[in-house]
Amino acid sequence: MTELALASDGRVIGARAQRTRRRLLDATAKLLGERGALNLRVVDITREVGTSPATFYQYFSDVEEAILVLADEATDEIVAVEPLLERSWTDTDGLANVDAFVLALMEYWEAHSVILRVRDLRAEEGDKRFWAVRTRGYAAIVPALTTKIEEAQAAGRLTQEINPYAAASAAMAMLERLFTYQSVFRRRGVSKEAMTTTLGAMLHSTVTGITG
Amino acid sequence: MTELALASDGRVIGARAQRTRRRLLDATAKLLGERGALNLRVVDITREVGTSPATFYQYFSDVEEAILVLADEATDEIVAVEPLLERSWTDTDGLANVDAFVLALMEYWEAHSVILRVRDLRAEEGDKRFWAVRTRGYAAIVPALTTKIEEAQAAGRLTQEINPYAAASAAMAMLERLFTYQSVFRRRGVSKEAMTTTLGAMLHSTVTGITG
DNA sequence: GGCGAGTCTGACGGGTCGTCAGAAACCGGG
DNA sequence: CCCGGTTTCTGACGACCCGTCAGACTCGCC
Repeated sequence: MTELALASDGRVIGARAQRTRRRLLDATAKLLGERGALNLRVVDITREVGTSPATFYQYFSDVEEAILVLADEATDEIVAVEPLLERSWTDTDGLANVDAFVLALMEYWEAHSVILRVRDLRAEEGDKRFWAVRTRGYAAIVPALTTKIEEAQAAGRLTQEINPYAAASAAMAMLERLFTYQSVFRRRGVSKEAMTTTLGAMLHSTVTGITG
Repeated sequence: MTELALASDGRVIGARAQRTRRRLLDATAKLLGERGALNLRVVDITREVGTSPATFYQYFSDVEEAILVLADEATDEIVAVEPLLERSWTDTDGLANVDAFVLALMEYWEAHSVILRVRDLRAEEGDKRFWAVRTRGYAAIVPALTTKIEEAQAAGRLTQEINPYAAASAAMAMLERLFTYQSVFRRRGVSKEAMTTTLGAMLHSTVTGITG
């Protein structure tokens, strides 16, 4: 999905330019973590890289576009989590499989939280580009969860009142959101394992309708 | 919690100044919705109000501080949702009571989404002031949910594997997050009622351990 | 070494930031 | 109703950032 990068004017760029662009992106990600999205200026980024603002504008129309590229890259990596959804959640290994999925997603989120936060803010503020990127990320997860919920309904384990797609999105949203709270939980004595187990148990019963 | 407003230099301000400050806050909220948090400048706000930037700086040190005040005000209003948590979720009206709670929270979120989004972003980025504001908002909801979960565990309806506080936070996070997706759900044919019912059913079984 | 395509940047007009000092609006007392 | 003091507002300013050129620089290739 991340295509060969072009300059702002659309021309194909060579190896040196690719490196410069990459350094600008890395600096953007770094400063995003340090200063936050609201206090990030082009000069900060170029100073970090040791180049001039004019160079930045050769590759991105503004800071937001650089963040969009980073969001797109981060979204690419969610495919690593996808295979974990192919395992059964209803057989004897069901709970363990859910836990593995939760853990993988948690680690994915940890690695990219700085960028995913901004991606989601801009998506919710109505920016179509960020919205599309996020949708692509969810498309790797939500359909598989939706199927699992539909199966549970067909088997009579889950109430028909639940809309499978809404419930799958809800579960995904819950996970995503919770990952951002880890520091709070840790402070309140909830370990990472306890967290995985709790989320896994909730997700398992929500999706499969199996209790106990 | 929202105290008598002061000017930036700490002096107590009169009625006229209060009005000016309020108009600045309202304009900030309006433009936050129109342009988003990343593209909001002091001049925009003062132009909207028909005043000068110097006036803005008399009441707020920067745009972020104005947003913080708005976030604090929005948080105040969550107390309206609190009473709905005092009703029982386990008796015959249980599901209806959950639905009422979900609906109230949904409407609260709708009314303040623009500001709450930024509040949460800044909180997650590590800004202590925004973090404190959000914590105060959650303190109106999470403890009551935690208690309900503990009761369900004591009654043997919920697995002990779940950490009540983590699960309560998870439920809250799920709701909060889902509200932002309403436009998507609507587009995919999920009505507001279906959404309330789905979330209510999920919340009900997660918190009380009652299935069916 | 010279050439050309590709890449970078100095410099600039235009705009915003944040801060004064002083102008304007307000208000209570006479 | 006018005056004087207090509160509130703002014009103006230096500093800085934005976004854009034209031209300078770099590098690989002949």
